[in-house]
Amino acid sequence: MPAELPVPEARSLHFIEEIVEADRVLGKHGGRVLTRFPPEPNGYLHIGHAKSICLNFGLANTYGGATNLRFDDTNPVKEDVEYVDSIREDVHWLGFQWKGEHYASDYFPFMYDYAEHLIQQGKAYVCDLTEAEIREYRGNFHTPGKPSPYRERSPEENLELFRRMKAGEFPDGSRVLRAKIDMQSGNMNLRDPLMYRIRRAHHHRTGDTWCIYPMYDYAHGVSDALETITHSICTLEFEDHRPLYDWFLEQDGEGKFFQRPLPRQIEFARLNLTYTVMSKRRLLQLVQDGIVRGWDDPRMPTLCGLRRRGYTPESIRAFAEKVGVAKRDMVADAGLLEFCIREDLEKRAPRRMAVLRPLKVVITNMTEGEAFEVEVPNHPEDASMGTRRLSFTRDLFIDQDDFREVAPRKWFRLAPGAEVRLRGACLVTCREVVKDPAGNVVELRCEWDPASRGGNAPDGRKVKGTLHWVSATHAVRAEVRLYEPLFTQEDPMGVPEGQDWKALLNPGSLETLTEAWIEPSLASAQAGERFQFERTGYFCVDADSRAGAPVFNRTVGLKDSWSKIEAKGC
RNA sequence: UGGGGAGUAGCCAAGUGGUAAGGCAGCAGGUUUUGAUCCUGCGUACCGAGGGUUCGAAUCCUUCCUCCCCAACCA
Repeated sequence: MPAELPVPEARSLHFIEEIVEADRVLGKHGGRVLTRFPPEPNGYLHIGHAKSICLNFGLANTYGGATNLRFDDTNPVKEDVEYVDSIREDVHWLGFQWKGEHYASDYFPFMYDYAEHLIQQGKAYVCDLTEAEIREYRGNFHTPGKPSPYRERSPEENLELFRRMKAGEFPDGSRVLRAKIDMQSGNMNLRDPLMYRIRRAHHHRTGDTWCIYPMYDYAHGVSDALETITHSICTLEFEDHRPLYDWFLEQDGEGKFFQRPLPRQIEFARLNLTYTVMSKRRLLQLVQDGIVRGWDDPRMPTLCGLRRRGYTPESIRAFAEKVGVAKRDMVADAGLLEFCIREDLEKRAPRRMAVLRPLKVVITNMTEGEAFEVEVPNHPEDASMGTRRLSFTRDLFIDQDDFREVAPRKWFRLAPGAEVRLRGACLVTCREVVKDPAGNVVELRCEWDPASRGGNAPDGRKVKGTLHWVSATHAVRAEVRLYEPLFTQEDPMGVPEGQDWKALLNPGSLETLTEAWIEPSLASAQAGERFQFERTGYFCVDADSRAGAPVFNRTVGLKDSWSKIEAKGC
């Protein structure tokens, strides 16, 4: 029937797409595809979630389906609306529109009814064991569990007890509802897992309506089935929960509760990134310990952090596409993420000039106050981005990195006696180096070639080096924040036993430059605007910017082959 | 020592019995008023290891090894 299956462009299918296509060929779900992204609103989304979001929405997109956003809010003590809002914002920012917005808590009444059904079928029972006793009765990997003494209570008694649990007649933690499955199972999840616990906590949506709350394993599959999700995608650690996922839904023998076919859980490998941590617990620690400034610190792998850093949604989607989908535990190279943002910004970021660490240059054959204008393209390969005019004056700033008193081999930049091009302006030759009493180079006195206006000498002589510059009389001072990885080791979690993972923190992950000079047009840039500062990298205006006090974040540097050459040559 | 997964180049990842795609990284060139971009070329990957089946195996069988997950009233 499905004559033509849409195939993702120029790429082989990953295993989940193959499953979806096989289902479509069989006509399962009538060819329908409905996925869901089910975050628990207890933290901020990070790049790992982005992989899952792209997978779920991407699948729906390529097969003409849809994706629901569902908040998995079954544990009121951990969850909060603050997170609901940030999650909605982040998913939208990534570029996705969900079909239904749901909350597991919306299904609490239904879940309660279905639980009664399980009780009536003799598939669930109220257990009075304490938390410690339950753990003890459950056994461990080596010894099978033993049945709870309450396991054989009659459906009538269970029903009455469960109703009284719901009615608030018992104290928190005094009883639970358990599924009656198999205490001998090698799969610990099947040793009569908990379905409900008593917990008098205020829920961000249901308030104080309930004092019993369902557990993940019970709530998740039921929620999926209610929404008629076709493919329920989750990460590898839920693999051995799948029999439980299926079990709960299959107890609806006559099909009174759920539409068939039932959803299918499929697991894939979560994303890990080198030089960072991804778990909510770790990220929270970084925030709480003040190691970063907050969840949106540009060094954080959170979506709000990446956004503030200057990453585009497109680059993150491209990254998710490039890392692939499979079942092997994987650690993606942080360099791939950098590649993705450079690839995107290379095309769309207007070029500007900014001097990060200023070194004063005086053009000796110009007079103070003398100036001429030059027209500089905003993108070397995209004329549609236009040009801008810059004033060239006697006093300039160039970057300290672009001058060496003794030039190493293959040095194309400025050095005593050397000639370089100042981008878009002219050729200059360094005639004199001025030092302070301590011997630091504080000023360069250069001579410009008036015949080279625009950047080329009429005699055709070749000048290898081109430097960015800024007019000292027109430039605006700015703060620039440079970022390096948060950790010094690829796998911060791979610390030796007993050692603190925080010992691997990179003390130089943030460097703040307070005396950068930017070309005037940059002073009015709005927070979030992105530029390429020629020769130094891609930058984004930070939200901390104020009128007259712009702040830029370096999203990522440009590839730097000179540093490699120098490293090899010396 | 129980259950569930996974092992293909530094990092990802195709491949589903016919003789190892692609991307990132790296290396070497070329172009270039960003040492950027762009373009070109470059990897015997003993396909975790050993046996076996087969004319032929990364793909099938078998034994073994390694790594990851599971013993929250977390998700």
